[in-house]
Amino acid sequence: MERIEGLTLEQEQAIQKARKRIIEAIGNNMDLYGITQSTGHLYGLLFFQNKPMTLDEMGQAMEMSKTSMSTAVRTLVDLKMVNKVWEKGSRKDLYEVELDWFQTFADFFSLKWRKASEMNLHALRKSKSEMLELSAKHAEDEDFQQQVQADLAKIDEAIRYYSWLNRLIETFESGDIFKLVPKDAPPK
Amino acid sequence: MERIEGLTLEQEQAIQKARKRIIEAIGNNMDLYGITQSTGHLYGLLFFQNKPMTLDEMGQAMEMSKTSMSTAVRTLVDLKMVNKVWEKGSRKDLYEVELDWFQTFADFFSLKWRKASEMNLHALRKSKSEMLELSAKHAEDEDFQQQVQADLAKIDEAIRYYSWLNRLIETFESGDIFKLVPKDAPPK
DNA sequence: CTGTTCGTACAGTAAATTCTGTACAAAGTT
DNA sequence: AACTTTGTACAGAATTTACTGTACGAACAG
Repeated sequence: MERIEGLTLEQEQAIQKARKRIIEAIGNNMDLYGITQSTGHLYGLLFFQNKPMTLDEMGQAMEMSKTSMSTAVRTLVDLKMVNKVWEKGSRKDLYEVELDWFQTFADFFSLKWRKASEMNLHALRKSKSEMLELSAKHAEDEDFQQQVQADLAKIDEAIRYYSWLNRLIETFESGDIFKLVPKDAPPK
Repeated sequence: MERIEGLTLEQEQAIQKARKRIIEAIGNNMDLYGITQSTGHLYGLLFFQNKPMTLDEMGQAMEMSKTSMSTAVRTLVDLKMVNKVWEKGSRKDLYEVELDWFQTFADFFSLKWRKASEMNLHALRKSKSEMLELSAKHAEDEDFQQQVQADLAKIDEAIRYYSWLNRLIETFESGDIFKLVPKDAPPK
């Protein structure tokens, strides 16, 4: 933790205590995003920084090597949770959190869930066409047909699900989700 | 992989090939649900089983120890991806996948994301009230006020986000999400 | 009551992941 | 040009996680 300018030690500690609770809550739940606890912790730290941070500053604050900071911050940038920013005069790379968490959430789904969804759909479609071919080829064989039809039914339902998931993700990407579920709760 | 009854070896292998592609696609993307690849693979295996399976059968099919099957299947049951079923006469526990993937998706969010959301909201609210107290206590100190107000603004925005996330998850739990994003794409 | 059979707790091992320090390429400074 | 500074690739160490085999309690059978 860095000292904050112009505050007494007592004030400083009171703020840090309140921050720490949040940073740790964030760090603990970041596994949902598939990132490690320490990377989550770094995210929390950056969240309360009111100016962009360098790798050296992160290393000092986290008491970890610069190498670790480099890899951790890269995963956060890849997930679009953290942005690299430019500041004239500085040769060092600077990073700050993306403060729009709605956007962060949408980007995450767009990136990860979309990718998984596409891959599964691809496999499902390919296997479906193989099964259909098999079904035609052995049209007479009852035992075989029964087996293939059972598999096909499951595959079709899975395709239906992933198609839906794709449409859901699309609402995240387009921002339409906020028309369906508004950012602010309507007054009851 | 188990033999399927009443089919020739050729038929058997053709089906298994088509299944394998899907099972592996599923296993590879299951990290999104925070489960290991091997647990994901087990899920894929169960998906194509047309009858409930015992731990011993799983172990044989996956070429893994029964202990591993026990723990793997437990995580799947905890996530409600797999159900324990009863069959009269059998002393062994039997398991089969939940075939309704829409439900599986909803349950997962309900379980994991809801939990994270609640924990973060709790931390945020507690720290917010602490900060408000601090702000009142040091009302004169300008440097301090500036710092606290900056933190409070971030906290409020985070609370706004998590409140939204809770409402989104609620639509999953209630099934209202399918009114907003229908299971089947409307004909264009 | 004495056998079995079944599932899982637990401890130890194997494997994978995370973290560190060194080394070096790229870019900037003098 | 030579000399710094900065970020990251890479290899090894440290830590964590996944997997296995043994052991044992619970439930059932005879």
